[in-house]
Amino acid sequence: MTQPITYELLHVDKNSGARRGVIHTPHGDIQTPIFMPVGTQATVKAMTPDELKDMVHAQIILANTYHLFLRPGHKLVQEAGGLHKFMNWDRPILTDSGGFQVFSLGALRKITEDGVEFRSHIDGSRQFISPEVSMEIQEALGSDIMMAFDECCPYPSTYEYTKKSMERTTRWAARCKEAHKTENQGLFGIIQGGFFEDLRKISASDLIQMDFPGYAIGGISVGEPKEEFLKMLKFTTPLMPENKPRYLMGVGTPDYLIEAAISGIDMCDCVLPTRIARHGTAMTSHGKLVVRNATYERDFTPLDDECDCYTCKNYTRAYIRHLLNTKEILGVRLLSIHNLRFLTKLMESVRIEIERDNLLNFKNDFYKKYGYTK
RNA sequence: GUGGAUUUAGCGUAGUUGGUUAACGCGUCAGUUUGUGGCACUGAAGACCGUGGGUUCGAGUCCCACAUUCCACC
Repeated sequence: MTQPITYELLHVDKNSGARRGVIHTPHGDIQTPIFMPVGTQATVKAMTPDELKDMVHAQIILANTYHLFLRPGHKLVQEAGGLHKFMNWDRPILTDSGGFQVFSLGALRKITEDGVEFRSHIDGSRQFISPEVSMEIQEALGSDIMMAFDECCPYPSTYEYTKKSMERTTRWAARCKEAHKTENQGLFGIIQGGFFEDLRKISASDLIQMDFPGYAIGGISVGEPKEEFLKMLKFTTPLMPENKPRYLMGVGTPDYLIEAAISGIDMCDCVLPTRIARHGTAMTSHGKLVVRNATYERDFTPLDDECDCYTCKNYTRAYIRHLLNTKEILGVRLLSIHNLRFLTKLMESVRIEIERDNLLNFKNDFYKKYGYTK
């Protein structure tokens, strides 16, 4: 069968090694490297699809298997005509497998070889997701890119636990591939192995043998120090096939995104921009800005003087602070627009700089302005 | 005018038979947030307890006077 998801390499930055490419999907092309906004429950919180397209310039968004499985249920979404139609989004969608919830639900779940038993965080009911169930859900949702059902280990974890978990994740990946039947969806494998290089190597090579149309790095950016993150990132990315998309899961601070691109990553996603927006913080080219702080009470300038987004073109810090303090919905919306646009614009710059073989210089300038020390 | 009640942080309140640094919510101020379980979490500042006097080793707490606001009656 022809692959629904393919990767086309356009240019490699001669100095950094970063990749500029295109991912072809059933719902259109994705220019890479890319940042993908997260829409867990079939909505990027507070954003309409039109806003995501026109203001944020989002090319692809994420949705989550576990959440949509619980509510409203994948069958209902299927009945609605699939996720794209249900949520009125006609560009690519990537669904996470529920694997991250194996990690984040902590005490509310039990892992066995067969799969994971969850306690629903909504009503406490017993739920079960296995590789097969995850594939069934994601097929019903109809995403363009499906993720294999994996376990994301906490940081830190012992070598023994990480090894067992990684080997199980590999077996689960084989089961996902076996269970996956649709021809208009691409299934990505997820490399695990925690913070152990030999385990990462085994995970990568075992998964590559299974010939997925794309690969992700899971299990990093889970609370470890930045040096550990960079070390694992720079070790793992070169193990991934050059002719397929490379996805780093869960990364969303500007420095991590730039580092990811430099190491050869094509896709990243993160809840950070939308979450901190709801909590009153903006990302700007001069660093993080907590808009609700009193300093901005009478600050009638935009969030970021270098930003071209709808929020920055039309509203001031003082006004947004006022909206946040009065808990007006618009405050969160304006901040979400800005933060998402900040990251998609950052990645636009990254793509341009790769074409100019200039990403390393860009990084240095960006870091200096943002206030990063290294 | 008479009787009753009220007064504790910016606001709303708790504070037992008198016993260390007077508590809580909201607000204020600040920090956290990385394939979204909970949409928030963590911390800080802020009070001569209406005023004055008294009892007591010790008073937000008991007594007296005055003031305040509210309610009822005239």
